[in-house]
Amino acid sequence: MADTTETEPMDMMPEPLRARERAERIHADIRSRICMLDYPPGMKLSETALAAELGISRTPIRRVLARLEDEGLVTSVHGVGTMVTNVDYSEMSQVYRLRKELVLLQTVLDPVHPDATFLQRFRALYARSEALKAAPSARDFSLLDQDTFLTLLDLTANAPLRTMAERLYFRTARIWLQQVTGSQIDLMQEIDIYARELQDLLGALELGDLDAVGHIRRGHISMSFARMRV
Amino acid sequence: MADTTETEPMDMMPEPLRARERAERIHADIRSRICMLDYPPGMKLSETALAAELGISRTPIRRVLARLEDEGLVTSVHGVGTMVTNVDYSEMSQVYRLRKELVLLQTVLDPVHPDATFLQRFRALYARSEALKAAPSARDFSLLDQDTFLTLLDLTANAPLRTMAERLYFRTARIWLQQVTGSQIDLMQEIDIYARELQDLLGALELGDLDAVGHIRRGHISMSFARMRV
DNA sequence: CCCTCAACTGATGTATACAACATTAGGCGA
DNA sequence: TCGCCTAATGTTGTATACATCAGTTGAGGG
Repeated sequence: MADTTETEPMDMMPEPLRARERAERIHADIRSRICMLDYPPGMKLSETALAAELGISRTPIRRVLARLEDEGLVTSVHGVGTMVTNVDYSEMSQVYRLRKELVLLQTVLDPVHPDATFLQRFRALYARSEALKAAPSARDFSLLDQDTFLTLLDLTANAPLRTMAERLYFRTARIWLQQVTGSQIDLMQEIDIYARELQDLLGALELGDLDAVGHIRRGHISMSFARMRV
Repeated sequence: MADTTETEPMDMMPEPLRARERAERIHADIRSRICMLDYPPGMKLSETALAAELGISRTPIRRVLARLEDEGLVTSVHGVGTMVTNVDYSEMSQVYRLRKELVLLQTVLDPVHPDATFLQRFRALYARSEALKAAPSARDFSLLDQDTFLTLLDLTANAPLRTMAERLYFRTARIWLQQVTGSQIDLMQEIDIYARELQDLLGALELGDLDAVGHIRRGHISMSFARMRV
């Protein structure tokens, strides 16, 4: 006994999924860069370059890119390359119509009523939206919207619904940023509207009225898409 | 000119996606075998064995298995193997609840009104259900249900909704077959009910009443899950 | 007889060389 | 000068050897 082996003593949850966790991080990282337009539509994502950047081989990269292709964020063509997909209006319109319906289901199917911790988290999000008024930033706005979405996702315990809502969100996350950088919508106005929306949601959450939360979000999603000129 | 090269003359759509098409077929094939219980829950799917069986290497097999894992049909563990997932009741319950809602959306979001060709296809499905009464077969029943689902999927043009509905369907396609092979539900009774359901749907389709189609299907899905004793 | 441990086996995960493919630049001839 | 053909280049897709990991089995010692 008393060996000097490097293994953990016992049941320490020694992360038996190192590889998988790494793949998950890479996936979320590339997805974030695409949604933040660091990788703009049409950009070629070279497997070799990504592998070199991350210090690994092409094999795990290819797995991540295949998943991103399944999610509709990139498209690979043999002999040509892997390119970030363009945002097609009619396609985005379909996704938005579906998201409007799914957001209602998120407060109907296996709803999780918000506790004090949740309300605390949401108030922090609202504070960030108010802070954005003083220091407007399209990028910070997008990050706030992403965090808000992920937070509100905890209101449902329906696993497949969570998965699908998340996929659809990241499918459309780019277009708002694309619009505001093209000056087709006004950043300050969007921030003001967003802060008010979070205030609305906070009121409904404090009342524990999840049905109201769903319908308020539905309206926000609908108007957000309507404000875009595509 | 008049070269004897093997290339097609021009714009003949020379299938530039041979590899992709093959992967698609393999994916649908393995998925079918899992849903038909040819690969029962818990069975180990060896990458090496599958590769040898198909006469290719592990690489494209791994891509297919990764997608199947993302769809929740298999699960891979490093050093152990790739196993067909079990059907968990609470999980299936969540999927069924979501499917009940999505089936309504399928006739509301971007509905496609059935034409004569569609009605013809659906009448053929109904004929198959009547034929099953004379020659009951759980496997043929499952195949009919699968074809019916895919046919009715054409009633919506919303691409992301189609994708998600399909994923959820194949997620739950196994449990009926599992129940009927375990004699926990009566095959003849199920066939009778199914034939009547198709008749109901045919009536609504002939009237062009898509709203009725959605609600009829919702009821059928709900009752189908209720009849199961899990 | 039982417990321990170490080697063995077979599985998935990774790295790398090669094949298939599409694009592009440049040379060659009409 | 124009057009076509060819070679070169860079990409994704595939095959394969190797690394890593988990379960198993069996020998050895108490």
